[in-house]
Amino acid sequence: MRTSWADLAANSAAENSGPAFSANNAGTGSTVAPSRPVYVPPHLRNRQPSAEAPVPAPAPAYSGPSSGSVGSSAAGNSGSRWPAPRNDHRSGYGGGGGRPGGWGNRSGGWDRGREVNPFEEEDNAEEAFNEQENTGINFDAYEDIPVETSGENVPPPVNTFAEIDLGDALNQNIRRCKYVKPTPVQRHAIPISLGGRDLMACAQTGSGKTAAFCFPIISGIMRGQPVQRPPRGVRTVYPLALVLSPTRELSMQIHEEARKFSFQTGVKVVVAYGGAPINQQLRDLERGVDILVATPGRLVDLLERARVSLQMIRYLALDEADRMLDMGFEPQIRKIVEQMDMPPPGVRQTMLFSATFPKEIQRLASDFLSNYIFLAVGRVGSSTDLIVQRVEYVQESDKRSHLMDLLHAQRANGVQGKQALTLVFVETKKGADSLEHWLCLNGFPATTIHGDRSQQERELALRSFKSGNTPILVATDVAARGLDIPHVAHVVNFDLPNDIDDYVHRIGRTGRAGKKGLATAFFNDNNSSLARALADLMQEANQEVPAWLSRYAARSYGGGRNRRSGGRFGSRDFRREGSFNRGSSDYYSAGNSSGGYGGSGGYAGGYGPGVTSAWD
DNA sequence: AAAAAAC
Repeated sequence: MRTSWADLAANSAAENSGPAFSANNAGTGSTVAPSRPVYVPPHLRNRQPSAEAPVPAPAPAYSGPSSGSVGSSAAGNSGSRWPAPRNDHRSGYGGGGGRPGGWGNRSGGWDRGREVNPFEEEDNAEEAFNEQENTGINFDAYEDIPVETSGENVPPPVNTFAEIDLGDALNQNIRRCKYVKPTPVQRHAIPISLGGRDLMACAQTGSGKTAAFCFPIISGIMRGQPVQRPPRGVRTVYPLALVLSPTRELSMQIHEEARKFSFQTGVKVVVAYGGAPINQQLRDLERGVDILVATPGRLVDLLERARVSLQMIRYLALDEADRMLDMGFEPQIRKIVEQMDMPPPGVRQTMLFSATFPKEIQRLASDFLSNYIFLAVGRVGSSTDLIVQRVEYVQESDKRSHLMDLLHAQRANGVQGKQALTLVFVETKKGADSLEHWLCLNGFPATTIHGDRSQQERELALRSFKSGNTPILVATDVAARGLDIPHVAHVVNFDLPNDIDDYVHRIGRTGRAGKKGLATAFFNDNNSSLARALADLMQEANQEVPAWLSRYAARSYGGGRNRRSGGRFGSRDFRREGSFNRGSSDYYSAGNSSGGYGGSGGYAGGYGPGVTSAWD
């Protein structure tokens, strides 16, 4: 918990990066030739220095985008056997030879065994909660989950990590994370990704999506053939995988997770996001990067400075993908993915993950994908039987006192009079500040996170909340998606969002990893456009729908952006909607209004009304 | 209309 990225960076700054990738000789004018950025594949990095590692096979080096063949596609599928633990000099898959050094092997390569152990921080943080039922994932909650896949030749799911052959080092880390067996989304998504296929995956909040895209990426990089990244100036780095997320804190979190998964695999993970000094991030990049986790703005900056090139990208993952492709983000994402030097779909491997996936966003997203598999993993009806959802009718003017009542009751029921962690969502940044102020005045220790606060303040607020120091966090939607905050007992929608998908993500901050949670929403006339969708959602989640809400729902306009189509799944592959698009070859006609999509007609998959989302 | 995301 203690270790911020800055601390980590400070630690590692002391290290010597090995010769492998230390491309730059300080002076700009200094000769480039001897220290060309020769890429040393991860499986060679932990060797004894004598192993003469970084001599890549001559031929397959970088042969343009077409060499981007994804990890397992070529040889990987046939015998997914790890290369023998000795170094041979064959090229291609297995060519690197040598499996990644075991736990004890801390020599050679660039890090020389000084890799910070990412597991230690966690263990300490957990103790603060002395909670016995806390470790691991409650898998019982994930039994009987319906799964829908579509696309050609879908690889079958696996039941255990053991049968996936991710490699020793990664398996060790999986054990250290106490992941006993894969969650449903992992069972399906990992074989798909290892099979080299593009993927659009919808899975409930808190169900392990991060690992689902990290494992195949790490494994693929480890087993991938050595490539030489083209020198384009010594200061440019060439990550092999790019993971984008919509908020800085989520990028930080993904980075922390990915660091655990890649511990002692030789795979290097770097994070870059705005609001923090860029210099440390640049230094981190110079020390080598295989997986870059980033927010879009900072990444564009790095690309424009030519400090990062996407030319060698083999894996692209968009977390909260529907968010990344909505109006606010889409141009930036398009720029990054389509207008820089990233290999095109079909060459790179692309994975999109979210708990929600509106149809029109699916349509947009298909631009970034090639012959992809659609995967929806969800409990019947809803994301979250684990979350008890309550809706209360509260006038604007009564919201504060109502919240106070909830907090008082909660404190009374709490263990040792301690306030359980409560996450309060509001609509605006100003509203967040003023509610925080009011709560503090009234004796409730609260803090706030929103986009008008400095990055330092944001991170401090989150830490303080996580630790229980400040058990009430008032947040805008910056905290709605992806953040994994253990022990959040209660999510309060003080102001309801306008979009039901945002509601799904917000309440998903509780009830994670199979644990139970509570979500309370304050509803009034201002939220009438959400009534129908909210009532439907709650009904599908087997929640008690107040009669007044049902009446509201019946009264309000049925359609609107928030209307989901029914069915077992929150979402379906948009390619399967409509009458004439069953085949896999013609789904691009989807954009054509004559094809049954996109018209103003009443199809569930249409543009305007009938927008559907996946959740859970 | 608001939120997020670079300097």
